[in-house]
Amino acid sequence: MLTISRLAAYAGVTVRAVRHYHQIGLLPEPERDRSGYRIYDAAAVVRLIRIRSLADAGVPLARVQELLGAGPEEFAGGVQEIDKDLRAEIRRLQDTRRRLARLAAGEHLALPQSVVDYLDRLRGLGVEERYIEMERDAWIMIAAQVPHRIDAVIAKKHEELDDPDMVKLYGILDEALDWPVDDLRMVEIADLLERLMIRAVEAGEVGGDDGIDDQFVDLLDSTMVESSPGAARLLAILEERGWKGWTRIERVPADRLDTELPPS
Amino acid sequence: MLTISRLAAYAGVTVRAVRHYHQIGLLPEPERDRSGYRIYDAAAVVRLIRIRSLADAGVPLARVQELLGAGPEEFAGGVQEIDKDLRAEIRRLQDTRRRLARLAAGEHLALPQSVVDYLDRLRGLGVEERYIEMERDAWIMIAAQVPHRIDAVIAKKHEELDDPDMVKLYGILDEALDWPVDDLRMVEIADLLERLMIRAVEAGEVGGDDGIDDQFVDLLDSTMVESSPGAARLLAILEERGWKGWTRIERVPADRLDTELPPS
DNA sequence: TGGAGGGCTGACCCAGCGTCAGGGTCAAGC
DNA sequence: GCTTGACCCTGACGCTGGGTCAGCCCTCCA
Repeated sequence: MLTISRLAAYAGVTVRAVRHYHQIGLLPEPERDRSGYRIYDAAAVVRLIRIRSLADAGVPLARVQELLGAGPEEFAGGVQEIDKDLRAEIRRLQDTRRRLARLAAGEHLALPQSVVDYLDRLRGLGVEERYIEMERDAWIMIAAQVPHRIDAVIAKKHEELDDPDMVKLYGILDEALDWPVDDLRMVEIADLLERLMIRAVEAGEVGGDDGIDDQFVDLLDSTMVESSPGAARLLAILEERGWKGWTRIERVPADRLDTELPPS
Repeated sequence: MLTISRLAAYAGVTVRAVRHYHQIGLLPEPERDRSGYRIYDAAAVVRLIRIRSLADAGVPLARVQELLGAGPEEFAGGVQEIDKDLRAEIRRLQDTRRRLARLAAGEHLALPQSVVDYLDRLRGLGVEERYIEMERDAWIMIAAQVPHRIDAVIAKKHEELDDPDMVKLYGILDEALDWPVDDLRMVEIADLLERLMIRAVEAGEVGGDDGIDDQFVDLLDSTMVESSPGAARLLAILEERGWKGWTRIERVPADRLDTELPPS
């Protein structure tokens, strides 16, 4: 009487969808005629239409079955739950749009505004773009590590930049990285750096817990070291003088300096 | 140095996601150590973080690659297009929510309000629930067939119910369907029906194009016939008197009555 | 008798991973 | 030297809701 394509047409769905519903047990498989064709009756049309009206209303197919067989209050409860899911999904998408808008506005990928401003300040000091990109990548990682504290960290960096020595350092550092490792000016830079560090230690600005794990600090440092031979040289000089690290600089106490040397 | 799980942790993704990005070419496969483990560097962390910030902003992974490599204006264009998609998706979901709310409000699955009202009127006339369910199923199918005209069709049905004979018919029909087929009262019902039909024909209410295809009418009729032996009997009596169908009743002209008999 | 227009099953495809299964590797403790 | 537990590897299936072949069968009409 009623073939699958007519059934599908009456209910406004595709033949493939009907077969899919059979497969997942949503619509019972009907009788077959002698050549194996499925033959339907009006009840199938009605059930199919009801399935569609639930599905069109956003009910996942997996839940359609229970809702079709449910009494009024179960039905209302189920519908409410589905509506909750829909609301959550909409909120998620709106959130996503907001993030996307921020992305479009600033084109600053993965960086909060404060960091972008900081990098702009470096640019304003005449620091080369190549070096700024290195800084930027490091900040991308740091911001991902401690997003809640990134603004505070950046604020501290801004304070550091109020020191003329720090400005001088940045102004010279990007060139210095390309100098030959035995360039004598490297020692001058190390002196400059050491002065800054000593002042920081005296101001009690060193040693606090910054919430960044040690391995991560190592990663940042090694990136720095690998970026150029000059950088490695600089760190080596400082290490001889009892300073360790770059991202998080620490004073190595004199007595530990010896014990940490590898046993020869 | 950097294993896959640490890389994933730094970027805030799962290990599986990282491998997935390798698979789809979004993140280049890094070197391996001698036991086949992937080893990453800081650049991978940065790239992964950028991938995630785009993906979190709703950019499909398939488009992340182009956007990462795009200049500012391509980037802006791409972002705008993605935002358009997001808006469309949100509208779709909100539409879905509206439909769901209507479903919840009336619990009338797949039926417009006009039909629900009509069924309520029948209920008010004392028609049995069992019969009303049959009607309802038929209306579900009709409403799916001609959704734009369902209200007009129902309005006509309401007019018919203003006729006391029609009320009488409905009041008795549901019981009648259970009577034995040779019950003499069946003929009375047929008389009643015929009177109504003649009046309808005289009022010119028969024969107009109702926009429902013939096969569909046959389906509705056969459902009616199969519902009970009484129904079949009733239709048979009327057919003898020159009336055809139920859903869409037609007068069969006397001269065609003979020619339509099967050649014996 | 052949072609058109159904119908049938089985299988792959989309996104973005989650989650086994069935291994190998590495560092630490006994 | 052996075990244990934590990682790592690849490969494959699963989810949603069907779309889209492919290859074959069935029926009807000219």
